[in-house]
Amino acid sequence: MDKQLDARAQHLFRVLVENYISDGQPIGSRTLARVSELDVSPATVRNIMSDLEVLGYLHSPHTSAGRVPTAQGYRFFVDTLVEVKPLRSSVVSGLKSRLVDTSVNQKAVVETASSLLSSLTHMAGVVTMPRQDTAAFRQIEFLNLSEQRILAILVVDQKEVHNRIIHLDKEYSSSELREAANYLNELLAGRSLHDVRKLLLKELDSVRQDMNDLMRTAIVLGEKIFTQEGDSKENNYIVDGQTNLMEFEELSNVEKLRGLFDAFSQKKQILHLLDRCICAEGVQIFIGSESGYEVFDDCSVVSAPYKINEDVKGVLAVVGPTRMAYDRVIPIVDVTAKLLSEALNSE
Amino acid sequence: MDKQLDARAQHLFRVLVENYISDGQPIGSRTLARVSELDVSPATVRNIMSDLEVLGYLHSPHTSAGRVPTAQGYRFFVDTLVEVKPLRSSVVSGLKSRLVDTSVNQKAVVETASSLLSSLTHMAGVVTMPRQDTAAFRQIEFLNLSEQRILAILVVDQKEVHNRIIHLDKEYSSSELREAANYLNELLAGRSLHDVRKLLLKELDSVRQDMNDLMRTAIVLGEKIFTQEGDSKENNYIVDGQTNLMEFEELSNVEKLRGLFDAFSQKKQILHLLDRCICAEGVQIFIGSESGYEVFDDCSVVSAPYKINEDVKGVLAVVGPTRMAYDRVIPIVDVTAKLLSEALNSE
DNA sequence: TATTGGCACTCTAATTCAATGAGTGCCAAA
DNA sequence: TTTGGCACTCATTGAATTAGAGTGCCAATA
Repeated sequence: MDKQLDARAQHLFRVLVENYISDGQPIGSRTLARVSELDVSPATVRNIMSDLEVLGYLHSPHTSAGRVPTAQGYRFFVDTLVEVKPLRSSVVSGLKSRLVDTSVNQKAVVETASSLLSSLTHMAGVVTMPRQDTAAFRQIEFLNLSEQRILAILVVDQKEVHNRIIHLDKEYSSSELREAANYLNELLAGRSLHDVRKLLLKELDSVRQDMNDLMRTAIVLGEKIFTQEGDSKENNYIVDGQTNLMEFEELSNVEKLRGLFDAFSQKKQILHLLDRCICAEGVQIFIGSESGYEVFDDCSVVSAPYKINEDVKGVLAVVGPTRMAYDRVIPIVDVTAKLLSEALNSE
Repeated sequence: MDKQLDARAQHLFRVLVENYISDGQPIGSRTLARVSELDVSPATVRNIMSDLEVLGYLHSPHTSAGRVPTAQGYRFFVDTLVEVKPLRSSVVSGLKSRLVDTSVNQKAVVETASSLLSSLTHMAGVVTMPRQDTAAFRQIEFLNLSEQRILAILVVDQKEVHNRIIHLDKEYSSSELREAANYLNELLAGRSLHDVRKLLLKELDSVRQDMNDLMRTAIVLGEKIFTQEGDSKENNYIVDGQTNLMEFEELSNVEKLRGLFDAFSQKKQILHLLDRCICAEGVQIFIGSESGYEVFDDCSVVSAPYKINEDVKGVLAVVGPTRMAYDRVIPIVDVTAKLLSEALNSE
C-alpha cells in the first residue's frame, strides 16, 4: 500500500506538524479539522490521520490522546513540506557585525558563532574549530628552555599561533636553534601544514647524506613538532547554551540531560557526528535516532559546513529537541555558516 | 539561654549529621537513640534534639518527619566536630603521578587537577588558572603581519606562551622589530609582569628626551602588549564534572540546576567567590547561603589556595550539595591543592 | 465512492478519601 | 534528669471515582 499522499493529506500533515511544534500538545482530529481551515469533518480527518499513522508519519502516545509526528514524519516534513522563513536583513547584518567585531583570532570568532547560534535558537550551539591541515605555514621560532627542552612557536596562516615543548637528547645553543629556524622557515615558507608534514618525513628518510648537521637538526626538530601538532585545535569544538536544553520538557528528565551533557564534554561522539556533516553541501539535518547515537534519540541536529577560501574547514550545528522550529533554525544555521566563512576569510 | 552543648549533645548531633550525610533521610529520635549507642531513650533524645533546634542547628521539614541539620548546624559540625579522614597514601601517590604526568603546560595541569577533584568527590571540580602578575618575564618576539599589525609573542616563566596582535599607526621593518625586541628583552629580563607594567609606564612618561627612536618604539610596543595582557588567562577557571551535580536529589530540580550551570558558564559569580578564598590559609568552606550567592543556597563550596614558589597563585574548589561528606572532601581538596602546587613548581 | 454524524469504548489526568506510620510534644511517674 | 505513655500532626500511599479528550467503526448520506 504505497499510496502517495494527496495534496489534502499533505496539507493536514503539515498543519499538524506545525501546530505540534509550536504547542507541544498531541493534536486530535477535532482540533486539526478546525485549524486546517479545510472544511472537512473530524471523522474525515480521522481517516486521513489513520493513513498517515500506517505510513509511519504519525503516532499516538495512547488511545485517547491526539497524534504526534514520528521521526520519520519530521523527516518527510523537513524534506518536502517545510517552508523556510528567511531571516530579516536586519538580523543578518547584526550577526555579521558581531562576527566581524570579534575576529581578533579564530577561537574568538568561533566562540561568537557558537554563542549567536544558541541565543538565536534558544538551543545549544556547536562550532568546530577550523581544520589546520591545509593552513599555510608561516614562521617558526625556537626558544631554549631548561636543559634539553625547547619551546617551539609556530605561526600559521595570518596570525594563528601554536606552541609546543619538545624534549631532545642533546643540548643546542641559541644560535644553532636560530639557524635551524631560519632553515626551516625558508624550506617551508607558504606550504600547507599537510605538505609540510609530508615534506619533512621525506627529507628525514632520504637525503641524509648530503645534509650538514644544522639541516639535520632542523629536520629532526621540525619532524618532532609537526607530528605532535594537530591535537589541541583540531578535534575540538566550542559549545554554547547547553543549559538552554534544560528548558525543554521532552529532555527535562535528569537522565537524558545527563547523557547529553556528558556527550558534550567528552566530545568524541559529537565530533564523529559532525565529521559526517563536513562533506555535505549545505544544511544537513539528523532527526532523532538518525544520528546513530543513543543520547541524541530525542534530539535533532541541524548542521552546515563553513569554508575558508572555498575549502571546507569546519562545521557548525544547533542541537535541540526533535520538536524544534525547523523553519527558523534551518536558515539561522545556514546564514551563520556563511557569515562565519566570511568572517574567517577576512582575517 | 546560651547553654553550651555538653558532650552527649555534641555526640548525638555528630551522629545525626553523619547519618544524614550518608542517608539523606531526616533522622528521628528513635533512630538516633539506636545508632548513637548511648543507651538513652528516644524521649531523652527528643529533649536534646529540641534544644539543638532552639540553637538553630536542626530543623524539621514538617511535624512528623525527623530532623535535618541547618546550614548553621553544618557550620558547627565542620568547625568543631568533623573528623577528617586522611587519604590513603596510595591515593595520594596516584594523584601526584597523574598531576606530574600532565605537566606539559599550566593549562593541562589545571585541567587534570579539576578532573581529579571531580572524579574523587563525584561533585564538580573548579580550579582557577594561575595568576600571572608575579610571573617572570622571559622573552618577547615580534612578527610582522599584514599592514600595520604585529604579532607579539610573549614567553613568561618557564614556558607559558601568550600572544597578542597589536595595531599600530606606522609600519615597521622586520629588523626594527627585532631590535625593539632585543631592547625589551634586555630591559625586562627576569622581572615580574607586575613590575614590567610599572616600569614601562614610568619609562613612557619620564625619560622621553634621551631615548632614540628604537627605544621609544620598543617602549610603545611593550606598553601596548602589557596593558592588553591579563584578560584571557587570569579571570578564568576550569570546571569539570558539572554533570555530577545532576545526581543529587536536593539539586535535581531543573531550575536550580539551570542556575548553577549558568553560573559556571558565566564565570563572574564563581570568580568573585573564589577570589575571596585566595587569602585564606588552608581549606575554606562556604556552606549554603554563606557564599552570598543565591545560586549556591543549597550548595557548599570547599576551597583551598595553591602556590607557586610560596606565592599564592590560584584557588581550587569542589562544589556540591550542602549535604556532602565533608570528612572526605576536605582532605581531598587540601591534598590536591598541595600536589598541584608541587606539580606547578616542578615545571 | 468519499464523507459524515453518531456512538460505544479506551485511556489519562485530576480529585477525593481513607489508611498508614513515622515522629513529635507534653505530662506525670520513676 | 530520665523515662514511658499517649494524643496529635502530617506526609505518603493507594484505591476509587470522575471528567474529558480522542479514537475506531458503522451505517446513513450525497
